[in-house]
Amino acid sequence: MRCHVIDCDTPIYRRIASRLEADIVAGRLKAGDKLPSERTMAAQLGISRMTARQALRHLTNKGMLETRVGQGTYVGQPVIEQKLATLTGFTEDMSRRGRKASSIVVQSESRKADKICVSALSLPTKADVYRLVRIRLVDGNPVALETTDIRADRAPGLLNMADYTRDSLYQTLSRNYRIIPASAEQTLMAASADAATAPPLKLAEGDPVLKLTRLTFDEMGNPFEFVRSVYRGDSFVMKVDLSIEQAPTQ
Amino acid sequence: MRCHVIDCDTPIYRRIASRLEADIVAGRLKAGDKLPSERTMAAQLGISRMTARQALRHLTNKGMLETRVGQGTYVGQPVIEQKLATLTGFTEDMSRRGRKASSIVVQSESRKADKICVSALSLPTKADVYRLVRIRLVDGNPVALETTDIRADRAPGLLNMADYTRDSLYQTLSRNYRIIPASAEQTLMAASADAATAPPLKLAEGDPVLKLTRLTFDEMGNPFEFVRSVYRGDSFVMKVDLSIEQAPTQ
DNA sequence: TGAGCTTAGTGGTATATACCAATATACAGG
DNA sequence: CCTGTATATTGGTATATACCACTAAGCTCA
Repeated sequence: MRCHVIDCDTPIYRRIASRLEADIVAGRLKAGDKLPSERTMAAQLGISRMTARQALRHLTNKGMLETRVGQGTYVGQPVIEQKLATLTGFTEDMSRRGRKASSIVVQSESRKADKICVSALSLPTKADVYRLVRIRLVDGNPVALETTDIRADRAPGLLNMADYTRDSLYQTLSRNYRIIPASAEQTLMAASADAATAPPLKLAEGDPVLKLTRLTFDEMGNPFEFVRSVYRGDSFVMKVDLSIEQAPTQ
Repeated sequence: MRCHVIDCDTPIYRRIASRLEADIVAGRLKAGDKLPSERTMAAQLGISRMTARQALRHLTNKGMLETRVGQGTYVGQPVIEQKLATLTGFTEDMSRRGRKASSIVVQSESRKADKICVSALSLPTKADVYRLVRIRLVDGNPVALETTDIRADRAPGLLNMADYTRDSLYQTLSRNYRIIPASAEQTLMAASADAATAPPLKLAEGDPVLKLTRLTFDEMGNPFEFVRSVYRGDSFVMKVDLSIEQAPTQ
């Protein structure tokens, strides 16, 4: 089986998986949508059923698809955003306890990357980044101060694409720039609120806070985002689930 | 293919995977050991190579095995312990920067479970737990105060099985009681050191600390351990990797 | 000795086929 | 109208086969 035009050496099942993944990311396939059955998919694409299965399994393992025997294969919920949201704890409290999350954009500008940002994002010195500083609110109460730096060359015009008071940054990156968060490294440490961070969080200097930095990578393993957050220590808990996926393999 | 004695309906590949998993857990196969090749394994067990592959893939996806093309399949490092260790940050600093981790056992006793512990572990009131309180040290400096409660009925005689100044609790649980940590729920929050926790950590009252609670589950999904830890906020960072496994599927 | 080559073995990909259990649907009979 | 009961469809499991790229090890030849 040879393809004469493009993509001669990447496996068939990966090409199919990538195509499906792109469809899901772009919104052409939405969560809950039903996919054609393995047999029809194989027939339509002129491949073996096992190969179709393998493409589907690839995405099933990533949590992007769900299978139900006797019924079919369905599109699942986005996972990394889930994980980030869960770990960040921001949207979790909101949805679980019926609270309402919102943001105040404090700063939104293009600027030269600072030293920490340069080393984190592997940028040349004096490279441009977009900086977004937001106060995160739950039911109108500030819970975090979040500074996000994003490579400017990867997402030109990003800051004017959406209203980040309401809209999701990841959704904009995914839809408009095809940048999909695939993994992240996150560090946490306890600290005390300093003079700069205490006022927006309505804290006194010295009150306990949780400092968080996150480096987010795209599917190619390239870092595109560096986030520094300061969370109020009181009334705020982060939850992490650690598990080995016990999902059936094939 | 029918088996007339036992286990007639669980799939072949699962049986093989379970057997291998048991071998790894029991220590009959150690990290780094090389497994027989897929073709050899298939011939020995009288099954198809694809079925052998599937068993191996099942464990590969769980991170228990690693494959290297042209070489073979090898036993990997235990993963949950990895994840716990990484998230806890305790052994990570040690190994990465060549530091030396140790513990001081402050308390080691059988006692009635307290209220929080009862609800976390789903125990009847007045049930017995083993409590282990340890000060975690890195290079002789205290970094955390850790209180571990373990269901007494699951691990009778646990406290006398090993010297927890040096030995791993999970290793003892795994080897002697066949309790394997399979997943965990962990919560984090920033706080200030109180009068009880400040002295052992060589902190002043009010200094920033990171409070952590962990509920650990075995393979059956039953909680067996409840941990409450207090980490020094300074000079201590937790690192979390969030990723969708991009590993090749088959 | 050392650089280059062959060769055998390994996991990775792909096909074709077969049967199973679970589910959905349509259709029959009360 | 409901309720079984066939029947078709779906994903799950298992086999056999074939070829590929990669790796290690042994060999040859300078």
